[in-house]
Amino acid sequence: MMNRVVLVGRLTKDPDLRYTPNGVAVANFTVAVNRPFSNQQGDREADFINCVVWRRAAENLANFMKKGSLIGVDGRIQTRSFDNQEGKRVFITEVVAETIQFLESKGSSQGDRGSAGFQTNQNPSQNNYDRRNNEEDPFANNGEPIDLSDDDLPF
Amino acid sequence: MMNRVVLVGRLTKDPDLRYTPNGVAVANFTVAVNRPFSNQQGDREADFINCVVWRRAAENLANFMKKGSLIGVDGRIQTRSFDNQEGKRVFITEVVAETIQFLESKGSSQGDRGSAGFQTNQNPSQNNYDRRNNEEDPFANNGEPIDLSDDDLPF
Amino acid sequence: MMNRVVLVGRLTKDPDLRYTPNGVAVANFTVAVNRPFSNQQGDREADFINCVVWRRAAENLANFMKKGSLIGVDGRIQTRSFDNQEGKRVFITEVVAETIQFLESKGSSQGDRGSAGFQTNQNPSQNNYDRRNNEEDPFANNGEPIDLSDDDLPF
Amino acid sequence: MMNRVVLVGRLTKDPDLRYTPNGVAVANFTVAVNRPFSNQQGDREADFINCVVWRRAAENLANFMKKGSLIGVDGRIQTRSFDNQEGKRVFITEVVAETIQFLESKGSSQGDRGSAGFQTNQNPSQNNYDRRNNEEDPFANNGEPIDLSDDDLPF
DNA sequence: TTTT
DNA sequence: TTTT
Repeated sequence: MMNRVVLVGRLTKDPDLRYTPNGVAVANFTVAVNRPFSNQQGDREADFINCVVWRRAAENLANFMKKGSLIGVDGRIQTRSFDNQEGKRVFITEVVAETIQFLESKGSSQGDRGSAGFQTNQNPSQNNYDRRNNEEDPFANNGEPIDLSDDDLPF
Repeated sequence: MMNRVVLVGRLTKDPDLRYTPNGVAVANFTVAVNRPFSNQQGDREADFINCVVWRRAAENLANFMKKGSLIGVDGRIQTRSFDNQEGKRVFITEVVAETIQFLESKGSSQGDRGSAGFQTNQNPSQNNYDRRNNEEDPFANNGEPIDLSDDDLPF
Repeated sequence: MMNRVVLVGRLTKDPDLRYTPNGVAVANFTVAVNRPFSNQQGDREADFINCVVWRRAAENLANFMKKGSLIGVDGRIQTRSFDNQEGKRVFITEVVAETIQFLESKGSSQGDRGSAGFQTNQNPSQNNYDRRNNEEDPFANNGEPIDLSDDDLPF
Repeated sequence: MMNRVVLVGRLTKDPDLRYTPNGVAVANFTVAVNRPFSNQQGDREADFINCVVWRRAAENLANFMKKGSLIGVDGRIQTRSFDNQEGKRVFITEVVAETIQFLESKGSSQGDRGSAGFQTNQNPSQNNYDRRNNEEDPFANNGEPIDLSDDDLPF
């Protein structure tokens, strides 16, 4: 069994950061990925892909990226369902981001500092992706890729 | 902009092959991908990922694979929407398969022939993935990967 | 920065399992991936991709898979260099497997039990991919995907 | 059999554009991808991944990107060997780019125009990725993703 | 609505 | 409900 997704696209709106009752950060966001081909009418379309990310990566995303920001997402597809208010079962397909790369902050003050490449990971502190202390400002490092750490996953 | 998906999992049911009014084959199918980790209750769950494939690859899938078959999918995420019978807008997220790999036919007579690896592509005849004649029986070749050809894409 | 590789192919030989001076298991192996197209002479060729995997996943690979086994690899490309015996710098490009999926054991007794899908991870016990006890026999579970746990990464 | 690579990183030097005796364009380039974790000495390292791209995508890359440019690569791993001048067999592992995304041109005049997202494909004119006329200037379109077309693949 |  |  394998399940791998890689996206590069723009946030359609500011990330929506929330906290679970246990205090775990989770951010929902949508990535617009323009299609590389045109449709029959000659128009370029886009796919609007719903994503979710947990913990510190969620907080980093909300803190540093916003509507229009260019990001890379490495993760997996998740499906789930719930019963909506009308009692109807709703099925959701979304991408769970394991790693998010900040490629361009687009229009923020960070952008002026030439940000291209700030990476944040769901739980690097205890995996193979990070041994350093957390770094809170992705642009303190000249805009190049950095891993932020997190503790654990909320499931 | 980048949009890439790779899945390996099992068909939850036989592929659903249809034809557009223009006679273009399209198959819908769902891939169950078991998650590599357990949930809090200690159960392994799965993601049920809806996919679509066009043309000859659609026909190949329907002809050779069935419920329970193990396949690999290389493609991209597509989102679309339509208004349902109640006039409500419904949003769909699915994987458009560009290449499908037949990894195990599971319980069919083909399976007995040791199938592991038969690859089919949406439109290989005019791309870089195939210069050979079409090959209709994936198991005539000892179960190892074969590319089937197709003409063009239906969009 | 992003770096993601997904492969499905066969082991060209039995995995080569070794231990570092610190006792960390590491396995080197090569995956043959048949190309989906033919060359100008009409022959199908393959790519022979060198891979490395660490710790328990290395031991699992060596214990359960062998020459000819079909596996899936999810990882990243790594480059490194060293000075060979003639004092010449040699550059290596290889895939570091983060997750290995056992898709078919090919001719072993396991294979008879219909193995299709046993997944092993470099260090799942402390990441998001496993909360269960280790499971040593991938075929005790009917041949379907299992995560094995490991402690930490050796770098 | 599956073989998929996705990279985001920077060109280590200007792309090396050449032509085969048959006049087919081919560009070699190396992508530096910073690792998301530090080594035991606390240093961030990078992987330097050799890539090749054919035809118009090769020309586009050479025309618009240069040392330091941030690009995305979607392709596959290829291995090949040849006998060097000392008669020794040399093995090469490289990435064949199928699609290249221009993410940032870094220091060129294009960069000033805020380029983030110009995509070029090996042979889109006859595949599913492009039905439009070729577009030679990726920045005529405001820096957003465009597909350029090519004729056919050189193998 | 789900596979093994 | 969508980005540039």
